[in-house]
Amino acid sequence: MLQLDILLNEEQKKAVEYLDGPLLVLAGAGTGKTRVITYKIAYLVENCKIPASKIMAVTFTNKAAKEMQNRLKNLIGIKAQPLWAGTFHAISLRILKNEGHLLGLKPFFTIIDEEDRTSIINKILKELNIDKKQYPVKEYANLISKYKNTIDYVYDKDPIVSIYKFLEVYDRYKKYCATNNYIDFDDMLSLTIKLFIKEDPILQYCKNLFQYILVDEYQDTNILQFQFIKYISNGKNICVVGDDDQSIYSWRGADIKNILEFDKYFPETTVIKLTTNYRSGQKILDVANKLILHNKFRRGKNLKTALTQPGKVEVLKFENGETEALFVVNKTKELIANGINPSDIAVLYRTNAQSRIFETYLSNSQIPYRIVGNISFYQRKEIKDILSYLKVFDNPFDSQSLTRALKNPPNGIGDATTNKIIDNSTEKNVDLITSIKDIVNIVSKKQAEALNKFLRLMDMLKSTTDIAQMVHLVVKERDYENYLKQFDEEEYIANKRIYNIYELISAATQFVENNSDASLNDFLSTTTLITSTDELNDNAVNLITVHSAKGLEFNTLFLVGLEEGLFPLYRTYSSEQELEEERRLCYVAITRAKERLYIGWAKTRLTYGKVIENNPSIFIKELTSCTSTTTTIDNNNFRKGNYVEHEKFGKGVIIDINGSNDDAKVKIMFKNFGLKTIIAKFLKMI
DNA sequence: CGCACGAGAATTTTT
DNA sequence: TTCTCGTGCG
Repeated sequence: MLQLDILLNEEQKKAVEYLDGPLLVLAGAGTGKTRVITYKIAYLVENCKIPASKIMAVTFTNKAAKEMQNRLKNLIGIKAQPLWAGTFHAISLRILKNEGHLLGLKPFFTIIDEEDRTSIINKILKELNIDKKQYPVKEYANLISKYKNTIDYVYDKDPIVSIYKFLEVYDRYKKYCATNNYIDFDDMLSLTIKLFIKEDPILQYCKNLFQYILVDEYQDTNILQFQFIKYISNGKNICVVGDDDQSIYSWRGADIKNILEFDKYFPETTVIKLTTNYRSGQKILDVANKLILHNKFRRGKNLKTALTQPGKVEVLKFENGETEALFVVNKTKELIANGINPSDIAVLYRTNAQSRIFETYLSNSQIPYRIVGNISFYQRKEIKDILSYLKVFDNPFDSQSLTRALKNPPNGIGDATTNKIIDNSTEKNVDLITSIKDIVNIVSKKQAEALNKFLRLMDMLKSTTDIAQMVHLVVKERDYENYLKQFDEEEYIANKRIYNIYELISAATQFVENNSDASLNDFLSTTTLITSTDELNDNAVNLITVHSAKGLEFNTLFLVGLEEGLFPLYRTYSSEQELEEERRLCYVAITRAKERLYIGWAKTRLTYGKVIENNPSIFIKELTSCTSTTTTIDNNNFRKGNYVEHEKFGKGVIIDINGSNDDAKVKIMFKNFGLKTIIAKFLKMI
């Protein structure tokens, strides 16, 4: 039995123990949300004797699911294993894999990612002679995705979309997916709901199976996700946890109404608020509270810290983007010198593009950094190349993967030959491998040789069921390592890619170890679902967008680029709702900080190679009280060890500084001109 | 078929 | 500024 009294505070304990009906836990940032969910599951298993196999815990990311599993294992051991933990997508997929045949899905379907989807739509636009400049691919892709996340879609009603030839495009896309045996990201969820609607026995089975349902980050669920839980819960056995002030995904279809009006859909709902914060100093919370007070669409709450240290908030005005980066680097150096771990420091920005300047400055100063949630491991070219072979092998109707596999590494096969194969396969209604066998006889000798080689590889893959072995086989047979060595301009890039391939092999090995009865198809779908690298917590400064910082916390936080037009972004001015979402986003950012929070904005910034003038973000005014001040950081805030550039003398490193500001005398060791003393205003930071 | 070059666009956020 | 896409040549 769990001793909840010593492990949880009053509010948390109440949330864990409440089982008499639908429960909405409004958990502010840092109030122990994850703790409540984990303990609630442990409580259900240990105290209420509900087997973990009958509990569904929905998380926002795969990583969060994994973390929850680990924590739970520590609490209740092996009994935690059979828990259904994962994102809506992952859980739906599991259901679809078992029951998808009822919707006409072949068992070895392939999940396509954004890149595949774009390339398919691109093809279709070409076929239909639609001008891409006038009607961008992205627009069609977004609209298809939006449609698939509506009730209309699950009830097979036609989309109501006014864009040029949308129906034709959609229709062809649908057919393309059918012939290639594809489902896309959105299908995982919407097809599962279709299944619930069409196949009552399945729905009943699931309803029975899940005795308790928990949903984390509930503020970011969309309409279909709400439908999903409505279908499988019996209206009682459900607990959702979230924070309306942290809803930041409406652009992806998340509906804040889900959390604001939860009790309307589930009338018996009990609401428990968690407002005791264990993360941030009170000064930081004050700023956050003050900011979010400007939002109208919210339930309303005020966070109070349980910590004794008040923390520190500074608002800083910079001359330009470079000064901002320079400040961050210098401060970071100082903190690291004082014993703070680089991994406890984070730079948060609104758009990905802002990361570059920090990368440059940090690496110039030899401070280790990592970019969180950038390109996922499985999105990398070398990984996609290798996997494309396995994908065709697994699903011989997958023409996207075939195209990629035949082209990479280059071996004399291009679009012309590939299209022959695909067309022939459609015509004769045979799979692509069979089609290659036909085509071999009608192409030139060079092409035929390459195709035969490909066929032999496909044959060889049959010799093993070990996924790691398969990857190894592809790499070896295609001489992929040498290809990388030859074609990457820089050696270290090639080496990195080769290293990634070894990583893939070990990922495959690990997957098989953890899922002994899993198939190649299971492995491939898992790789498509994983989005950001679960890099080990190597000791590096974190560069991260505010969106992907959700759920994380850092001792010291630099929130940068708080300028009108950047944060909030220009396009959000038009509607009150969108501006409120930007404000929530800013709130999320602030509440990541534990001890020190630096909020910065730059008067000018280089955008597309042009200098742009800026005004401070409205949020700065909103979060600043009359007492706090903005510090202006001077342009030439040089420190020893900084790298600088001089018009005549080129690049060098600062050895010593005398005086301050623009007229300081700076001693520099230039790369090509040796030691010189220069007035600061003639130097540029690099 | 595959590469090289030049024009032109491009920045929200991601399961 | 940096990347993507299309064109044209070998």
